[in-house]
Amino acid sequence: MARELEKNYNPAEMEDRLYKKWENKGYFKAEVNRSKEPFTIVIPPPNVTGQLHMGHAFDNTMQDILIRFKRMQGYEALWQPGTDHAAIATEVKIVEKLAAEGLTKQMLGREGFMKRAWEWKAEYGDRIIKQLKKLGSSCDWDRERFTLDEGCTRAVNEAFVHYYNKGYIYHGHKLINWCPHCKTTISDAEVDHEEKAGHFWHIKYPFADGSGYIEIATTRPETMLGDTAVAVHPTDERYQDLVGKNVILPLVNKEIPIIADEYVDKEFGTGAVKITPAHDPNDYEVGLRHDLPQVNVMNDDGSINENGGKYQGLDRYEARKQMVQDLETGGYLLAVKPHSHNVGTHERCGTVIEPLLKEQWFLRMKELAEPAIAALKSGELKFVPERYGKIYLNWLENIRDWAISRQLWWGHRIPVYYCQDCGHKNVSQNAVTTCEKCGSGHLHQDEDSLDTWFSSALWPFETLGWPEKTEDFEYFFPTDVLVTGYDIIFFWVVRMVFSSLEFTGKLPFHTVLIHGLVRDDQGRKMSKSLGNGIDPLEEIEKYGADALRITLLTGNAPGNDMRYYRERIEASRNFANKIWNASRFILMNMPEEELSQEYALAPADKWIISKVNTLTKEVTENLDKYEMGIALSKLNDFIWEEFCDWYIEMVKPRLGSEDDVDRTAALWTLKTVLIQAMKLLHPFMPFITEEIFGHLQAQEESIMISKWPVFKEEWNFAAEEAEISLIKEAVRSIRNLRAEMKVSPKKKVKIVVESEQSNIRRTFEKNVIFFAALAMASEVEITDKADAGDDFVSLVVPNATLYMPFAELVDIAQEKQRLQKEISRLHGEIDRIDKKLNNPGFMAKAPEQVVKEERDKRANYQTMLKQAEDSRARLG
RNA sequence: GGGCGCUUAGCUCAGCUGGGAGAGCACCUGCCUUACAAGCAGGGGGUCACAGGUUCGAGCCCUGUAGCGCCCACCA
Repeated sequence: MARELEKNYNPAEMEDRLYKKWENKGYFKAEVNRSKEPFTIVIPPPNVTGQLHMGHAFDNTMQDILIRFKRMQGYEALWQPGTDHAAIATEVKIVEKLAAEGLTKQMLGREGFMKRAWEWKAEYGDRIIKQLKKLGSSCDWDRERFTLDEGCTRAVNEAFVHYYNKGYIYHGHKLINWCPHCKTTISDAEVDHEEKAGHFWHIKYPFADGSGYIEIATTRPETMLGDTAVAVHPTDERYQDLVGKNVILPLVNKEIPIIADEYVDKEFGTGAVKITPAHDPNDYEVGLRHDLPQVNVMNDDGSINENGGKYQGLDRYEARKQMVQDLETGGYLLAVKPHSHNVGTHERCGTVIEPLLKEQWFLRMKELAEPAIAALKSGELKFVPERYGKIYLNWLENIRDWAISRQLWWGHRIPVYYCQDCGHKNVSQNAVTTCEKCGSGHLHQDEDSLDTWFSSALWPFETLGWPEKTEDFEYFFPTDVLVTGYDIIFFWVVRMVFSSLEFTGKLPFHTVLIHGLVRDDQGRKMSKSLGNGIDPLEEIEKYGADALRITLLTGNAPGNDMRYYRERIEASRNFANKIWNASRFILMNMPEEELSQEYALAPADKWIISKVNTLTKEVTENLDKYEMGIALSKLNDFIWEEFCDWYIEMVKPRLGSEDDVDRTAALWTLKTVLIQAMKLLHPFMPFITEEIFGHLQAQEESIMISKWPVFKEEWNFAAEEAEISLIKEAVRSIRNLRAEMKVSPKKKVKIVVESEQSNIRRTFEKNVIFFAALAMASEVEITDKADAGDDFVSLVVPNATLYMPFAELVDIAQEKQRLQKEISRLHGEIDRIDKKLNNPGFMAKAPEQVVKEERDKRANYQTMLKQAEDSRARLG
């Protein structure tokens, strides 16, 4: 049965082979199974034309861990995969590609463009899926969806019509965020605010009656072409008399009024503000209050339009330059002061956003936000870590209507059909050919498409069949956990929640597990422009997916950012290598035939069994609480330290033993503990654990569908744990002493164990084989009264003294000194504890358990002190 | 202007509901002990940012301060 493992740990070959096996066997598949509890995660759909980056690797590793854990626990675990059409991101790429061929969108027309876009999708669409597979992701790939597929389109139309009929979706002429580069509207969430150094231009606006002027200050002089008023604060004494007067707008030579509005800050600038309702959100509001005209001075590409007079055709920044110059020549420019201010940029392309007045579709948010807020407040929806719930709440409580239409083609076209005869808006899931109002056949569908997040918002339920009431939907929905980064709470999490509550009446998931960003070794965000991104696929190639996965989970508190650098993944790879070699060693010793069930476990066997039992309980609890990093570090400590460095070393002398029973017990324990540890580790490191599992046993065909271990009462060996911990301490003390005395590792020495207590002597007797080996003893004598001469060193462990003859190596005076040091150390410990125990406050208020622990410690130190003093006395 | 996070060993970071500080890497010493030098054994190194407070007891709880970082927000 025991096939040998290859000498070297070689993840690349192994991982591809195993992944193929899992796929072929259909282990990733999930189906409606009423005899099982479902556990569902939907993948945050990556951009269909994107490439796997560290953020994906992190996010998907966490999901895979949860899915594999639950699958092994017996849940019908569905990890629903798919990709996002990522409207603007993809369209920008396609436009770029066309540009390289000398083509534009317009040249191809909508239909031609879409054809090219779908070709592009077909070419790159499965790249990221392949990359997710490299990572080990156990998604049910047969269920792969795409936000622009037929079902999702159906869902999107359904949602649109529903909102429209409810009056939540409206068509409005409002000020929106416009990207002059992408030439589309974007939502508030897509605008990044950057602090930028700029200027404050102080400009003279002369009164129409020639009696003087008012000084205004602006950061955007070019917008003055669209000024329709100057505003001052109603209580500002400086300007009170001026309200109602008119000023002449310089360069434009237009009369505009001075108005009073609370919005103006008297302290800021000159206290007088030019009002441009068509190009500033605040001014827009002021304009509405005062019924001011809205003069749009800009084209869609950010150049000045026909309302800009002589500046028409100039780009906005070119116009600014020109105008400032003209203002100066005209004597209107009073001052230019440096001023840094917040500038909105498009998160996709970095272009400075231009607020513009446009006819757009909006989704009214107030009513939708309310139940989403309530869900968090009631505790029905949970964020892990909890603090991210605040971000969610803050966004929802200050939410504004969502601009959902985009001037893009790659996306869901808005299902509104305008009647060319009566103007009626026909809104329907299906193409409309006859106007429902006038019966006309002249209809034209809205040219715009929907924000990509409109479809993503439906993702958890549209992928399961909604709006159909499918069996999948009934069974797998609501999903359980959503795993995503904190940077995407507004865009996605919030919108999924309110959409789901609106359409299904249920939360889409009960828990949102939030993680941080993966940064570079200097803590910088990985980005294309910096060129500091690390390609996860290269890392997988070099170190293995298992190593990459655990690197992303090690030593990182939930929700915090982490740094990624080579030394970290090397440490992970080393852990994999350690597991590999330990397993190889165990397999080398495994007999061909089945192990007999007749075994009498040694204390060391019971100790490690008891340890792995506790580990099982803890890892399960940690995973239940989404504490993957903690679970992993416990697994690491157990496997590397307890199992490899201690247990395997303890057991080595027994593997060559003539005693069949004893050898078999050791082999059985090695195998049993290793299998159990591999199962617990499997969600984290799916490949290596599968490979080893396959070699260790033949009954089950895969670890990933094996049963998750549970804590067993009968595997609880408290006495053996105490016993072995004493021996370990003795071994450590001896090694320590030998190192201190610079005794060569090759030099074996006789050790005398002296204890007055028979149970302590028995403990050493039972474990003498490995004790001798680990302590590098040539011989071990166990006695109640040692008959040692002058030529020895001694050391104390609780309730026992260990002697080693080292006459030829050790200076007696030095040894006396060492013992003296030990004695004063023990005195110090006892004093410290006495201080506590003599503190009436401590005795009165500390819990009984804590007091007892302190007492026990004191007793231990006390006996060790006595032993040390005895040893010291013997040296004279 | 609000909100949040961070400050712990040379570096990067853990530290659960308060009971005398840990890991990885780096460093020092000794080992190729037939699973593993991607390893083994041993070791050095910390006033847990600062100042108060609560408590028998504070890295952990409270208040304040400083530095760094992030998010949100319309100050022209």
